[in-house]
Amino acid sequence: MDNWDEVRTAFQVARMGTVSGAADVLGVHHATVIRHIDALEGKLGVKLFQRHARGYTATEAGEDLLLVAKATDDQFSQLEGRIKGSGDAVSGELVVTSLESMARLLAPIMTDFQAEYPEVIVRYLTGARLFRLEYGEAHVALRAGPKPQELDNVVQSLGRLRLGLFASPSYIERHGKPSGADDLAGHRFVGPDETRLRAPFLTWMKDNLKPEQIVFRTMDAIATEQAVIAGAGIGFLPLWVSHDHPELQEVMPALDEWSGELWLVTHVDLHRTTKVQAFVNFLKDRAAADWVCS
Amino acid sequence: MDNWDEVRTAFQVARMGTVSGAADVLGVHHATVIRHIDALEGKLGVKLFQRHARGYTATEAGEDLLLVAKATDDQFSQLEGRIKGSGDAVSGELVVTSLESMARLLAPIMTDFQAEYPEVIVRYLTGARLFRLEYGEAHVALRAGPKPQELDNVVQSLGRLRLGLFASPSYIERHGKPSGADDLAGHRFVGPDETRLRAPFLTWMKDNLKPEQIVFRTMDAIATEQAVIAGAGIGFLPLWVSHDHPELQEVMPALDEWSGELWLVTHVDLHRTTKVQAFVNFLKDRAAADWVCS
DNA sequence: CATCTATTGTGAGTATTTGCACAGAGAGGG
DNA sequence: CCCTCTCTGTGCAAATACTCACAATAGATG
Repeated sequence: MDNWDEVRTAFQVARMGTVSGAADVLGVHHATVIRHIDALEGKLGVKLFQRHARGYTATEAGEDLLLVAKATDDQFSQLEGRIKGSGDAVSGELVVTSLESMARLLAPIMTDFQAEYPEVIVRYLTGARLFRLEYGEAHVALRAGPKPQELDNVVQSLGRLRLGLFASPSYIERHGKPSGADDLAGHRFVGPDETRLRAPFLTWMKDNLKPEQIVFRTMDAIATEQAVIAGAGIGFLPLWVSHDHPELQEVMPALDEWSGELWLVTHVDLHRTTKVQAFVNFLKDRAAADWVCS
Repeated sequence: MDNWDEVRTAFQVARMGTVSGAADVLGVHHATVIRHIDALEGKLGVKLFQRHARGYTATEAGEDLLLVAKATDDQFSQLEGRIKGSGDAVSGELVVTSLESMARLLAPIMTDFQAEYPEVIVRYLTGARLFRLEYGEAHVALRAGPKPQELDNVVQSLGRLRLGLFASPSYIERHGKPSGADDLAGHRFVGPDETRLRAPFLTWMKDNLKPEQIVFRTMDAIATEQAVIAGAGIGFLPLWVSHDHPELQEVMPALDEWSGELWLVTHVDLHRTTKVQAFVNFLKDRAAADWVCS
């Protein structure tokens, strides 16, 4: 039973009762149908049909095959309907991944997206390791830094993530507010724990600050934010935190060199699907409205 | 979804996770697998797999297909087992047809056959019209007269059905017993109702008897037998009736020209099956033992 | 009873599919 | 860090399967 097409042919012959009728339905020549039946019977070692001039009638084995193949035909038809429909429907899972630091940006957007497309179940993957689109781990990824070069990925720019240097009123009260880029010596900073990262603002930190100035070190974006709010030091935060925490003060005008490009990445095999396109467009609209300007 | 082989290929790819692995299982080249997947995705308009250097991972649509195709694979395997097994098993229905007059011969044989193969359900078709093997109405037919010439039928001789002229004691008591072939005038006979039949003993009756001598006419073999037993007249009965009714007397030695050839007919498509062969052999053994000699 | 139509069955030519060889790309190991 | 191994992807040649044409048979029909 290693050739499902022959089963399908036999099914149509059993259903129609004639080779010619089956050939019409299948859209092939009747000689092809005869050869399929002969091959299948040869492999099974059992006659499936009795031949006579008025057509083929199924034997017991043929009747058995008819029942099984009819069920298969139904199931394949339903499958085809589901698959073709699902291609245009925005439903099922939508898996998004990004660096942990993006959670504050993405969570509200994904919430709104789910509200607009109630059929969708949104999963947001974030963690230590990079989830890979190539393995189907996620449909959409948000990446920062240099433009991703993976071959099978569709990469589009989402704009720049603008950062500013913020300090809390409690910090300014104790240490004062720097007057400008030249007045940072002696100030305390909140920064990342690792120096291997290549984000643009980190380069600036290494160039303009002494290592001992970074008194609070963490990899966690939320922890950074909380540390700045608590007054542990001056820290880089996205410009839009002033929406949630208007008490924070920008200690100096944001420099362009601090901002990093944001990339919206999808796998080429999924990029064309309606579901992914719906999310991508939704995300781009919101990004343009919320991030880039403010 | 008009190519079940492509579905089967996609199923193996989803199961194995790699094109190469699926190609090994299917016994085809991996390029063929790739082309099948591409064709199927093209027809469905949806990506079933995400391609990467380490293999293929199924999308949601691919997962759906995997489930359906796995069920199909299971069902086909079971079907194959049933069909291949049923080819060698003596089970299911065995349909036998013959002229009504054979019922007395065949019924005990079929009963014994069923006892030896309890898995078999024996159906015995008999009636006015001829049941045709070509249409699958019966597996085995018993025919009398000239050798059947149907193209698709396997015909083998089962020997001659020997008939004798019998009379009951009550008839002999009233009308006497003919002394021989020359002493039949004035005797009463039990015979067939129709004259169109071509059985050899009918020809003899037409040649040697006046029509008015046939006083009891019936097409039914049982009725003929009962009429002879009741003394309605002299009648042609198979020689073996003396087993069941030893009181009947043969009024004259049986002539060879009375006997007709018996043919055992099977359809060529079913002749090779174990079930049919089992019955054919069983029938030939019993025929040799019961009919030909006695 | 002759004819007509619908069906199966088979041989030959053609077209599509398949197999092979090689290239490219990651992943893992020493 | 390089090397190797596996897996995917593609152009080209061969094999297989398909289509076409014709023959034959058996009902159907007038």
